[in-house]
Amino acid sequence: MRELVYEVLDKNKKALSLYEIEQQFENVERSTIFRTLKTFQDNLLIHSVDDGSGAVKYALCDDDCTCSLNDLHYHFLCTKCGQTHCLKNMPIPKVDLPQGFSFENANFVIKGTCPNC
Amino acid sequence: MRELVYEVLDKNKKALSLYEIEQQFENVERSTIFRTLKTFQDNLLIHSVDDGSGAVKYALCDDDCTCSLNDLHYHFLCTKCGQTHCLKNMPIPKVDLPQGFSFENANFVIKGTCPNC
DNA sequence: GATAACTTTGCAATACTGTTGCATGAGTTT
DNA sequence: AAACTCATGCAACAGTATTGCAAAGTTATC
Repeated sequence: MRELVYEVLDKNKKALSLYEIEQQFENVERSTIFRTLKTFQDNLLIHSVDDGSGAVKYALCDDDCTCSLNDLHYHFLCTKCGQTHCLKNMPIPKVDLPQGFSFENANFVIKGTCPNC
Repeated sequence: MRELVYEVLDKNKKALSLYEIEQQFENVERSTIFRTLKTFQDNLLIHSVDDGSGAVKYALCDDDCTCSLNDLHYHFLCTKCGQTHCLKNMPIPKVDLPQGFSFENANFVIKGTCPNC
């Protein structure tokens, strides 16, 4: 199962929701995939994005991705087709937070239309 | 109802979820507040943030806010208290998207701990 | 002022995503 | 083969968002 889910994420070059992954199989339980994804996340194989579409999406990490400060990149949600792309070569800029705020993590989602649409 | 909901949003200087707003009233239906917020949004009085906490949060717009390109600011989600702050004096930097992508909107959420925590 | 037309509210029901308990089953180890 | 570990499927549940509908409230019109 892990190999199959990994394949799906690898083939598609974008972030997929639990439901979208489920669609690519014939008879696999949501919960099974859910737990597989959770395992992947615990082991830093994938990262999740909440792009505001209502469903969290998952995408493979790069080899050097630590899913923390080092590999924060923009995500792009196409408002037409609903696909979410990882803009991996676009690291997010450093943010100067006001006094008292400490930075742990960030989620930068840009919405618009993608090249396909 | 609209005046009351507006007041709540105005008093609190942060983004509130539907549930949090509901808590500030004695006997008001979720759906009523929901529709009130929707009306506000349609008329660009408020903007919504999906900070990844599971619930969308709402905050008043500034007078000159058009809720589109002009007033995009960072939002800060405190991972300890769960409060979401609008960093209104921090406009988001311009993003150079790859060829083919068009910019419509953006949602930049930073997570960490806030000054109160 | 009475009636009609329209709007808002509350209730109930529903959709959707995410999540967990539990029993079964598959595969591994001893 | 028995004991063990782990993954799977089913079913149930939780939380948020959303809508249909009828009742209550408001505004307009005569």
